[in-house]
Amino acid sequence: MERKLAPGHTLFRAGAKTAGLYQVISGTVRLLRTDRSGREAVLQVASAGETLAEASLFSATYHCDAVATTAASVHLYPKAILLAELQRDPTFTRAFAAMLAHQVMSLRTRLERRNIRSARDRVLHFLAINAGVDGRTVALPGTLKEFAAELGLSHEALYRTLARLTADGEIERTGGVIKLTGRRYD
Amino acid sequence: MERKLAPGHTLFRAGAKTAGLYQVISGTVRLLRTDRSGREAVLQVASAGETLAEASLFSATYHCDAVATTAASVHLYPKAILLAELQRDPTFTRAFAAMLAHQVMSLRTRLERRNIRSARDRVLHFLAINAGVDGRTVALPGTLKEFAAELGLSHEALYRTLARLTADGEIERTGGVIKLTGRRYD
DNA sequence: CGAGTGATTGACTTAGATCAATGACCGTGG
DNA sequence: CCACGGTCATTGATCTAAGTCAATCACTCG
Repeated sequence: MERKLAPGHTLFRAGAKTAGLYQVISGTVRLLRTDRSGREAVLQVASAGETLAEASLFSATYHCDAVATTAASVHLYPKAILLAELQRDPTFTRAFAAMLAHQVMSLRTRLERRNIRSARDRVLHFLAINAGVDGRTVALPGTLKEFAAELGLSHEALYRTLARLTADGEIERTGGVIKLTGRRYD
Repeated sequence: MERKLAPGHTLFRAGAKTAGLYQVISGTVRLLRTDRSGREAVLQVASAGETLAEASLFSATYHCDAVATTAASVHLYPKAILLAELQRDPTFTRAFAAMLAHQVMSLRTRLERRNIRSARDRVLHFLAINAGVDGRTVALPGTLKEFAAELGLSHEALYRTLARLTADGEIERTGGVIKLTGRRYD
């Protein structure tokens, strides 16, 4: 069940009856809570591939607004069907719970990373955790700007940090791939 | 099933067979991944009440180490029992999935907050989202130092920010309670 | 009554944000 | 086929908010 959204268009509003689980196909949707004073607080920014408002599955009404930031399309997995499936099919249940558990783990790791003040250590934290099987190489997911956003750094700060790490011989860069090369890695 | 840990003691190691889900009763336990070079990267710091390594339920072995930071005690919910329960009892399943979904939501919100650079706006983001039913008052969970850590600020920065918000008439403080008082809230 | 911790404020420093400019690359429309 | 607008990658200069160090006061606990 697909739905197209124009930029600025609302997918759902706080108080509305929950329809189900959304997945963003393209564009980005943000979840906002608007307080009495009209100030908006962002709860989540969901981009292509990401899933939206899982908790609404277990609630009768939404507790925030969802608004398309850009033109976007979303896929709806209807609540009734999902919940019925959870009742019926233990395999599905297991997969669903596993998916949520992995999200929790990933989010906790990313949050933990934000507790690291230094840009250098933040980058190294990411690299250490996302190193491939060889424990040494990381393929960057998207652009460096996206990487900077993931790390919570300005892109300039990231460029400089990477440059310094390269100069210090800690890493080597080849296109979108970073290789850890400190003496400690031998 | 309770287990006591001396400070520095290991609860489990990467590669070991997964026993189940742990909940921290007292003290704090940290999850670490240690890379080839011996550098440690923290994945999670779990304090009293928090739950540990949910994703391990769906994996045969642990992918990180768990070490007690302080003296700690943990409760083990054995994997086999939990998984069997998930197969058998749809009500339990639903509750479990709902718990995970709420964690995901909460973590996403906290991560989103860390994208806010300004200490002032970070505090206001927290207050807006955690305001009680009246939309105006927030009871702080623990000490201000803990609050500062939650926000990713030094405690000094938090004190100053709160002082400034108070001076600006944006908030009022009464012990552990903060009340939003901007003109916008009337 | 000290020892330990939280709350608070002052002084100083710095890492990273911000503003700005440049070159490379890419798709696209004439 | 090429010029143009857009975005990414990169580097320089500058500024400032927040981190760090330090000191004080209030409390609590054994």
